[in-house]
Amino acid sequence: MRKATTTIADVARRANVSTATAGRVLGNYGYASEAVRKKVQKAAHELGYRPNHLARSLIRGETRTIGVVIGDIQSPFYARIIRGISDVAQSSEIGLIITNSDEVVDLERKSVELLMDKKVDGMIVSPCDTINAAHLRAAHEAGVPMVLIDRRVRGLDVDSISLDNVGSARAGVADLLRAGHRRIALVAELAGTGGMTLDRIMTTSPPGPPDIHFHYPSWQRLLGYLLAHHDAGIAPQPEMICQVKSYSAKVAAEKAVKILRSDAPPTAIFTADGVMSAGVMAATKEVGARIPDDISLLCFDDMDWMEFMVPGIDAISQPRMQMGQMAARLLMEQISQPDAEPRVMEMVPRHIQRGSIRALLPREEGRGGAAL
Amino acid sequence: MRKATTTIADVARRANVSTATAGRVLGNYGYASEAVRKKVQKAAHELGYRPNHLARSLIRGETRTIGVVIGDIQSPFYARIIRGISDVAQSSEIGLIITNSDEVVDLERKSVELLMDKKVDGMIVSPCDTINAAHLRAAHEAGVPMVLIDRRVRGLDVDSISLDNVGSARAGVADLLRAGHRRIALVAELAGTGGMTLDRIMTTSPPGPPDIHFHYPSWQRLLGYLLAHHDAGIAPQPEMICQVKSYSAKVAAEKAVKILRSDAPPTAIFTADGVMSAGVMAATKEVGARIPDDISLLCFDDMDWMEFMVPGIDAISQPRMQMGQMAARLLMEQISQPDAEPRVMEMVPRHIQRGSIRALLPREEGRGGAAL
DNA sequence: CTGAAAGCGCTTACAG
DNA sequence: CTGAAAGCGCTTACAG
Repeated sequence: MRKATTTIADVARRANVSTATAGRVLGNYGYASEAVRKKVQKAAHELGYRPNHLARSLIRGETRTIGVVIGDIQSPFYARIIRGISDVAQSSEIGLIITNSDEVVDLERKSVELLMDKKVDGMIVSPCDTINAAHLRAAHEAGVPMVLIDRRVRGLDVDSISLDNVGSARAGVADLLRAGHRRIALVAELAGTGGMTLDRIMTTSPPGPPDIHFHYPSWQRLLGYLLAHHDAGIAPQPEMICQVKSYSAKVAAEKAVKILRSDAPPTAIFTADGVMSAGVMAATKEVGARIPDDISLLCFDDMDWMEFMVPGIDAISQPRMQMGQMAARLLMEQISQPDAEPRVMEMVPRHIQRGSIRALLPREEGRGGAAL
Repeated sequence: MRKATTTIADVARRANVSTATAGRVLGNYGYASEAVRKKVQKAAHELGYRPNHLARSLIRGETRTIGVVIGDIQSPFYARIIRGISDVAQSSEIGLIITNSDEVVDLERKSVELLMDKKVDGMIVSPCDTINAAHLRAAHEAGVPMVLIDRRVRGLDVDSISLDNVGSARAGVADLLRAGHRRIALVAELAGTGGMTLDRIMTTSPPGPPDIHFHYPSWQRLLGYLLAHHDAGIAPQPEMICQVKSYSAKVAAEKAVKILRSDAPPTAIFTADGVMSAGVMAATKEVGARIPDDISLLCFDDMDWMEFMVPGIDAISQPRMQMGQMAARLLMEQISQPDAEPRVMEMVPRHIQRGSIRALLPREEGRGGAAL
């Protein structure tokens, strides 16, 4: 049974002042003489007074709570983002409500509604659909401060923080090309949502489709891959692109095994995220290809754990926690300045060289196909 | 700018009824004739009325929000627990506020205060100290429903859900002994908090120290290790116990390398958690010991990722998501029945046999030391 | 600097 | 079944 709480009225009575005065010193607003202040604080302390933030929020119209909608807190990607957000929130004594959408629009909608019911001061959303987002638009139009993270939404002009996927994939693949690789496989999800297709992206001359920023990160990373080839004056080979179509390490492994065992196997593989990387790792094991001796591997992921097992993997490391922190800061600024211009930010991942990208030319013969 | 919200008064005016009546139909409490109900609902719909849960909470004394205090959301262990909690919460349209304590009592205290300020209906806590927990006791005495997860607190008699660490470690190590292993290393954190020491646990005859359930899981798993030896009538060798003392894969690796290179190396290693496992994996790699040919490995962890690299590792898999779900259910029951007896629950982990535990006797010579 | 009064948006007895 | 009034625990003008 919850014990009866002591209210401002109780404190006021004991201190022989009005509730208004007690409220002013306890809530730290308005004037109060030092003497009265002392008296009230003493009474409050004696009664163990704790302010009721619910009542305060009802009046002030702010809850000092923010909400987050992400795909799945279990994924290390989101877990770190959340940690970054949480750090900023906790240091400002702001509550953080989290919800999972499982990348399903309907659940995302319900999450947004829950957060609006809770009257959060703002929300950070990793939208699961870049088009089908009427609920996000509605929330924005209702005046709820909002920051998009990792992905953007067409026509939703709010603060956003994502990764420079195109640029960093481009730079990473350029490194592979510079090392002499000419058959570089790309293993990526490249799901068919949002109207993007392999065909469309491959036939759009640089700098690629103008709406690329409203598509999933894996498409952006594919574009970087293509641009790197274009920059080097090398025609990309369509058969090197493994479109996994689902976010599954198992399917990725199957696709990778297939290409590794083909007549013209790749000498390097670029994986677009951690799940694809796990699949490719399993595939290299299955076909008996050693990294980096038989095949170079560049992963768009931190590879935190794989590092233990295969020290030589190159990685494009995503500053996930920092993205979360930045998202939280953008949101808090937006809350205090609701009418500022929306800011579109991209963070640049860090390319971690661990020795997997090796100069290829002198021993082209011995690599790739030969080992399999 | 947040748009003006429409209130019950607005709806009542448009429907030509009193606010009390409008409230009754909109809040779904009390009587209302079908005709009035229709009228009010129509008006509410036309005005886009959304109830203000803040006001409702203030009166009803419930927020339909629960809070969680964990060590670090980034750790896969906690991330899955949170996911389990979140699933139960979201399906009941209950908000979930999460906070990280980083296993520091002071941060845990601040987290608990934040949650109490938010007037959560209850909280799930993974306490970072089994003794120093006055803030938890205070919250409990103030009547806040509480469920402890993973660890318990001395003298705090509330619902708890943890793992049967002693029993499952005992069973796992028994399997190793049964396979013929006699030099089984244990790599565990075994930090010196709470007054438990190696000395104390080794000199307490079975079933071990009576307060073992109020110590960290790694101590409980050590006890299981010792009991398995006792059950088999085999004296455990103190030099086989690697007390890492910090939650660090790096230090674990150092300790493991040392014992693997000793004169009498182990033929099997039992690791007490995922971090220790990662360290041990790195160590086996460093000394060139193959798993399971040179050394058997049993990890108290899911080994989700290592499975990709080393298929043969045996694991004691913790039902983390289920623990989270169970914690949430316990909490919700406790909220609706505040005066029920506290329940102490233990979940039994699943032993996943992947072929690492091999019968040892026929080729004892070739194992362990020989390979190093 | 202090207090009486009104109000945030709901819900809850209490009459009718 | 419906409405007028009071109240949840605060904060906010407005007088004094």
